[in-house]
Amino acid sequence: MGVTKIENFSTGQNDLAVLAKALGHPARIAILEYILGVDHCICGDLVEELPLSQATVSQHLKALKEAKLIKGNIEGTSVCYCIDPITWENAQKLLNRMFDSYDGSNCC
Amino acid sequence: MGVTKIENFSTGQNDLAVLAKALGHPARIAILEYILGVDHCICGDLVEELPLSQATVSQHLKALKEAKLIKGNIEGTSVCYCIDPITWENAQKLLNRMFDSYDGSNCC
DNA sequence: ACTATTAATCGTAAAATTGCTATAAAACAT
DNA sequence: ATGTTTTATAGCAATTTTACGATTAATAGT
Repeated sequence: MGVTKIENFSTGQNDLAVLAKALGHPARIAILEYILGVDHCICGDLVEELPLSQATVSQHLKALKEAKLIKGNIEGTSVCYCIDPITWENAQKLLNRMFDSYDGSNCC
Repeated sequence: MGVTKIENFSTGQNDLAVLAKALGHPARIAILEYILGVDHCICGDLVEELPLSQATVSQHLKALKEAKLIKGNIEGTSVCYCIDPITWENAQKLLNRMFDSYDGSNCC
């Protein structure tokens, strides 16, 4: 199939999965790390920085935008990208809620 | 292509991406949440719990095992699955390192 | 030995992802 | 108006993912 049965899982589970999936590619991690370092940048900066074509970078930016981890402001001919504070904080909260719920127990 | 050019990214970026990718499916989030709730369980418990076939659950367990987020101990005919404490802690650390590096700056 | 239970794997199909080149769209500069 | 810059999108091919039924492998019980 290749199709995820999202309707069979809870909103919380799907929300977390969507966020994690957006983080699940080294290029997108690299994009986020770059933005975190410079606060905001345009697509062209990332094309210079990354070993990927302009189209591919744009595609990864779209994926991060769809997960709302970043947002983009149009600035003349270019687009200024930055972290989306709301989702960023929420993602960290959701992830930590899951990670913190581990009580250290081990296998049988 | 469909093939990720992992060789062009840093080990840290790839490590984070691998972990996030493993978390990037609601079924795998559901599996982890279930294990977190009951401490440890066998594959059959998950097959009952989840709206997926045994083969598919086994496949998701394999993905989580490959990312080392969980580990499995053979217990007679069944396999006892639980969280892998080492990777679990490391994943949280890596993720928080990234999330915490955000200084609240906004777009241009 | 035979039978059940449990989980992993094989084989398959549909769909999604990754990456590229080429092209379009939109705003700016001249 | 024309050309330039910048980003998005369309179109394509290779690969990976998701999901399932069927089968295999391994252990336990009788």
